[in-house]
Amino acid sequence: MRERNISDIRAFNRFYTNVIGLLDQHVLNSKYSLPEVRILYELYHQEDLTASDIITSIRIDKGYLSRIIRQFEKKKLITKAKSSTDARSLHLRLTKKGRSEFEVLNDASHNQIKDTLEPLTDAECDKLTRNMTEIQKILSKTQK
Amino acid sequence: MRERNISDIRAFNRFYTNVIGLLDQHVLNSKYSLPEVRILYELYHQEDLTASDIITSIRIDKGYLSRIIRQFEKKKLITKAKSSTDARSLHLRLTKKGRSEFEVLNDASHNQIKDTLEPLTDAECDKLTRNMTEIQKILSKTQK
DNA sequence: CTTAATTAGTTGACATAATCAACTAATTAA
DNA sequence: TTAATTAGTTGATTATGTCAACTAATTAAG
Repeated sequence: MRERNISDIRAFNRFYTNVIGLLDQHVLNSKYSLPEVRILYELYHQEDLTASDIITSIRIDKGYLSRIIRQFEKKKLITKAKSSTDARSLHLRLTKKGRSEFEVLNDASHNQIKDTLEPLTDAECDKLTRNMTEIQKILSKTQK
Repeated sequence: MRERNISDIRAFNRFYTNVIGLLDQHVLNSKYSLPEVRILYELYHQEDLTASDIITSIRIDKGYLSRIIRQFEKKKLITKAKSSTDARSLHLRLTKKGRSEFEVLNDASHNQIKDTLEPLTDAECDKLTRNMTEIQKILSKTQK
């Protein structure tokens, strides 16, 4: 009963864990950690998040996050501002420096994928991404 | 040029990093770490590996691996045997206990995927796994 | 309204995971 | 036969992540 599907999925998971591990290498060689980059990512794509918002979107301990935020502030990558509606929460925004730091990392990731696709034909690239969006669509049905 | 493909792939990577993170939860709640389970996996599927073989197949520091192996030995999960052809290398084998410990983890992973698939139709499951094997086929051409 | 419960974020103390370099011993290459 | 390489170990250290206790602000319950 779906045994074959299950083992195929598990094989894919092992395979893709490795793909992601390789792609993460360049981040690990940068001056930011993976969680740090994910946080910068969140702030880049949605200004004005609170620490709680970030906890909701990525799996991270609030104490750990708090320290990363403090570091970011010290490095002038973000600014904190007390919310006017809820004095407990802090609204976080990337500074100009923060945005540009993220963009460097982002461009590197982008180019890394571009290089990876280089040996493929356009048709293969399209097929690849269709498969990916299809997987997302299907798996989204499994967790609401 | 391929910008759309690249951003779709990156979106998939973020999505799937999260999927894998959720699936890894049960391992993190077990008494073994992710690298430990990967090592058990390797030994389960190919008896008689050396530490070097494992380093070749998974990305792990040899010192780190050496300590994990020592722990495994202490817990009677594996046995070490000096190679007759190369006295530097150690042939590693799971004990009966090692195999059964791995099987518990393995069954849990299996059932976790099974549960995940539960809300899907058979057709969706098949489509999902076809997409996955397709991705592996295409990415293998990019030489990793 | 007042008290209890909850939530946002901080901090200290730890635990776990991972890296690095120096080292021994065995093997292979020059 | 010496030099270089390889397998594995060990000590020291850093990076990463967890947990619980705590303050202050807000919301819910009676």
